[in-house]
Amino acid sequence: MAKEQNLEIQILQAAEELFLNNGFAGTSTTDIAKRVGCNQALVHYYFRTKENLFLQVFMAKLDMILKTLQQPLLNQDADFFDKLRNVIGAYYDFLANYTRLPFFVINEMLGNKDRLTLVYEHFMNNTMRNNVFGIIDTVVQAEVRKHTIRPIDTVNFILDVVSLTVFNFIALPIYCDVSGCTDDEKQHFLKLRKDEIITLVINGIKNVGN
Amino acid sequence: MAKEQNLEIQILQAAEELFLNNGFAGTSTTDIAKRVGCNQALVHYYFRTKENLFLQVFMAKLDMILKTLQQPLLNQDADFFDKLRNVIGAYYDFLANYTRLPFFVINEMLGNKDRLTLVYEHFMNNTMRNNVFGIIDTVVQAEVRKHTIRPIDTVNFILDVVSLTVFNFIALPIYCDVSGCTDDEKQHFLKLRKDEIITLVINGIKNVGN
DNA sequence: GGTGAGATTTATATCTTTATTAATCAGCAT
DNA sequence: ATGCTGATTAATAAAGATATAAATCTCACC
Repeated sequence: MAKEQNLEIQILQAAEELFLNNGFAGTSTTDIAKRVGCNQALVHYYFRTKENLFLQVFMAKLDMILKTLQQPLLNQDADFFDKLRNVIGAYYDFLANYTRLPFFVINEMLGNKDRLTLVYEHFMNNTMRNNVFGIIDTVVQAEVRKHTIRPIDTVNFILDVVSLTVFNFIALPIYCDVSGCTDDEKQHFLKLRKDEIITLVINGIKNVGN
Repeated sequence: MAKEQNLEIQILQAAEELFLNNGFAGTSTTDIAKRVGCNQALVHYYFRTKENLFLQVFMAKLDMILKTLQQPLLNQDADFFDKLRNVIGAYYDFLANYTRLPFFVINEMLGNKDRLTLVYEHFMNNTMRNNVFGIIDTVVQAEVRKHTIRPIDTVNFILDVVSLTVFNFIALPIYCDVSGCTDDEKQHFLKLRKDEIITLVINGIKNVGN
């Protein structure tokens, strides 16, 4: 009604917020319209189906994740441990701004083969084109050969980092909801974890016999 | 119909399977009945509401998790690192038999304050009664004082272990679905990760200056 | 064999959701 | 003013979901 702002965009934003918080099944186009303050039919007018709308939100978020992962990795010639610190830090800071994102992505991929396939192809196009895995592998195994870090499979290495980083943001909202913690406490928690994760990974892969 | 087995139990089992795979919102009482092969009204006859049925499944699973976490922790007087190895191993093996459980629990707690509160109280009754956190705290900080491990906050320590262990089983089904891996490969993956996680944690908290 | 209790099904009311269609509205071009 | 176009709403069809009530079935027990 009031031309406050393009309703198509408002719908997209409302959808993003609701989908992120309540998932696909837990969000109805009626909810979305209600939040925007427009008619429910308008949601379908712009996006035709709920799945369309969802995919638009979903893929956009996925892109953000991938871009953030790659960026600090590609253009760096710092020492290995510094690079590691930077990558973990960058990824961590990104997720801190999108607390519910990791969970959302995982949630909506599980139990939906079609979406999973979509994501997988997207991911492969992205990482393969830039050869992200190859880069990590090269760097990591070089360090292994230099004996600065213990022998470790690159897949394991990546999973270690991702597990620690991502899981944090799955646990965080639960912790916050339960303890009703303030924004300050939340920030404190995040900072605490960030440093610990970096320390744990670096100590955990360093070659003790070095 | 055929008195193959108590239908109430069959319904509970079917509900468990469907809820675990598709979540609360993604499962209908009709689905559950269909899987059992009985009438949809029977589901309500036994459990009255879908939420009731869900909570029964949910709390039972939660109990399993808590019990498994506490058991190897309480009665052990091995050396700290061995104990750690055992606890991680036990938890890990348990989760390997309930691959979708961690995700399910997290999924259904987020965005549902009531359930979250329920779980929180349950958890507190359980851990507080047995003072699980206190035990871990005592043990960990004793090691810190002995300088066998670096100074580390107990909360951080627990989160490290839980992150690495749990996230693995969130990633596993995705990995399997995508790569269509065989059961053997799945087992291989699990074994690979188990050893790595234990190594990473132990190296990661060991006092290097020791 | 009849009866009563619990198990199971049929039928249905009510609600919600997605999606479509037709109607209305607003503004711009002529 | 008229009419056109895109934006928006009203109305509603169709499908699916939860839940309940009543009917039927089963079978142990007398």
